[in-house]
Amino acid sequence: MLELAILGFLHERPLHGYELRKRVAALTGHVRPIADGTLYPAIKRMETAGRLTRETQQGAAAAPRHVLHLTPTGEQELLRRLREPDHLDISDENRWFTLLAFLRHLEEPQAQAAVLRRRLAFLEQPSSFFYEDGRPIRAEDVDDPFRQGLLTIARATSEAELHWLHATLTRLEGAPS
Amino acid sequence: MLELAILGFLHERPLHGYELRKRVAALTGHVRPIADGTLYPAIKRMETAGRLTRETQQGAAAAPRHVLHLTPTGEQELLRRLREPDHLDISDENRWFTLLAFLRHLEEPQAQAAVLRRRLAFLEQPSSFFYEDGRPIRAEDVDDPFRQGLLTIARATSEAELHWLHATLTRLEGAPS
DNA sequence: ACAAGGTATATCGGCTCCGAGGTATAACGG
DNA sequence: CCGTTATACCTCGGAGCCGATATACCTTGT
Repeated sequence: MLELAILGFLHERPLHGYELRKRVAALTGHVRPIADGTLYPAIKRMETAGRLTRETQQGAAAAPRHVLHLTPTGEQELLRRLREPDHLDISDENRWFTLLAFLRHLEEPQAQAAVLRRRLAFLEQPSSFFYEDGRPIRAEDVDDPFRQGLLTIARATSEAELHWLHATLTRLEGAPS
Repeated sequence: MLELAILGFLHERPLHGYELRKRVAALTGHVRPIADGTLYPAIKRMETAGRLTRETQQGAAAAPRHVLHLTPTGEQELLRRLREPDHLDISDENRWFTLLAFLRHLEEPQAQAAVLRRRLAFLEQPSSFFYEDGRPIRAEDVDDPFRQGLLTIARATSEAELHWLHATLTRLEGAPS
């Protein structure tokens, strides 16, 4: 999840760690920013794997910056992850939304649509959260008000996403070429 | 997060591991069920910590069941976690929704309302996801259609939850006693 | 003159969780 | 009679992340 974000941001332009941390934090919104103890090991990991190279820059800044560049291997890895999300990426909201944030890097509309179709298929399968014995659970029948809230909120989210997915798929697939 | 769910379910009635796994899976809906390699170590951990006791039961079942009972310490731990959620519990969607699912175990409406107030305060702080330079980001101004979708979906979720929070707080606080 | 806060990188121990594998028995359909 | 599915528990290695801690320089306000 973090690695995808790093690959995605570096695909836009080379960045140093500190800047990367700020962008990842902005991406996840109000959720707590990622810890240094998460980011720097991730950078090192990806550098070792040959997806990144670093260029040390003695600039005006307080400490020397290590500007990170995506290697061709790194770019391939980004595209692969976007193109072939696994079950985890699709089913975990955090991972999915991160993926969505960088889906534009997959340039062919058909490849984008294929990913959205997979998410759609996932969302459309009846889950034990919304259904019981094949019939949708009615909020009025849930006696615990907190679980009722849970159901209401989850339904609103799900519907918003389904609506957007259908609209976007129509646009992507409607105008091929 | 898993521990809270275990404490919550066992507060309702004693259960064995396998049954617990099914309930946790149902709680998280269509999201993949938790792995055995997560559940059983968690049980052992909580047993060692004195929050659970196990009663081995030679029943009709294929394998002997270890029925888990919540200890008084375990119950206190559950109530403490519900009453005093930390920043992580409030800001991480998964943790928050799990907490909400068991909030009814906190019996005083005022204590429930206090927790909802904290979530409300968290949701109401302007985040970099929805705002830029103090003004709300308009979906039409976002050029990437996928980020646009992200914004739309996140707004719908946020609004659904805020609406529910306000309604529920009015009910909980409006009728004290 | 000095404190506070932002810039910038890094390591360490610890925790939770996952995936893969292992062990058994019982029930049911072909 | 046998394979599959369900029940039921468990261990191991590893990934990923967090919180705390450390270092050190620069800018801005008081």
